[in-house]
Amino acid sequence: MSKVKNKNIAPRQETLAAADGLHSAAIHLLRRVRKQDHATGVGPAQLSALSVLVFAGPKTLGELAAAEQVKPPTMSRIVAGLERSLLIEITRDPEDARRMHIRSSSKGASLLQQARRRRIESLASHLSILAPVELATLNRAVDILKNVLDAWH
Amino acid sequence: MSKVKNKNIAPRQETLAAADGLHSAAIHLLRRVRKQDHATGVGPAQLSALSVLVFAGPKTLGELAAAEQVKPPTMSRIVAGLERSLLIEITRDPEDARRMHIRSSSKGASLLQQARRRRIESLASHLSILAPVELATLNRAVDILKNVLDAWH
DNA sequence: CAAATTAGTTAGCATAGCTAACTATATTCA
DNA sequence: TGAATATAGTTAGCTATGCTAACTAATTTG
Repeated sequence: MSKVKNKNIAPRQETLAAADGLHSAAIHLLRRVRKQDHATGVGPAQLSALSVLVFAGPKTLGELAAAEQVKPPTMSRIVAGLERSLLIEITRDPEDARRMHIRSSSKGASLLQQARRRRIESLASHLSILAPVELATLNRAVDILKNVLDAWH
Repeated sequence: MSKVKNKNIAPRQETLAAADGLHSAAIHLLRRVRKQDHATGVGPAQLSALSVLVFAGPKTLGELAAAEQVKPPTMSRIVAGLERSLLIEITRDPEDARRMHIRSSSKGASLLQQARRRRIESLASHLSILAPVELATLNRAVDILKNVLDAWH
């Protein structure tokens, strides 16, 4: 056990209230933008795994499974689906024949970029009702959240 | 067609950037708190439907399906699972024998409250590294997002 | 080189999503 | 009123996504 931070102390009421609001906003926000993904014809797990490959580069199956917080057999089937749709390319590691190197194909990259563009533009179109000062507040909040997420052990 | 809002105009660059940051923060935040749900032994769709029943009160199957943005056959099985676990109670509508009234059981309500508490406390414990002024910014951002979500057609 | 470890797959189960087709009840209207 | 239509849910059957247990194949270790 470490004596790090605040993992085990009861948070104050204000912090709980902020957590509550944040949690609820995140849920509803994602639920709405997620609808855009239907246009891809690709399931959520495959889309998410593909996004790791596109943004973080090639990975072995085990690394992908860890990144997606999923067990290897699950990732094995997700990868099989992506390969069937030609969205990824797989090569064997010449050093270690057990390992596979998985990377996005160009088809996969462009599909993912489109999916991402649809999500972001959908959200952005709804943010455009905001005053500049409100947008600035959101941006500050995002920076704060990035720090929180980075410190999340 | 309406000439409402900004649904179809290309958002400005700043708005797109804010949307991007928000989207990413929401994804990572929920991915982390979601891990707490494992302790419930109940699947995510069942947990989410139960939360509607607990926070918005009794619903018919069709209303629940609409609230969860899912088709009736899907909700039919989710409800069957919840009933099998005694987390909900179902009665027939005396006015219209086709309709069912679904409400959380007390077991369901307490399970949900515990799940929710775990999520919120997990998030709050990580927010507690923040200075009061940062927490205030987050709270303002949450209010702004609530307005955005309310205006989301 | 035999034993142990590691990477990934296969089999089999549960949940969660869908559409199509069904049952049962209510409503409409000729 | 009674036949046609509409509505609420269910059933069947498909796919995708999650798991564990048990397997194969390759590498590392003793």
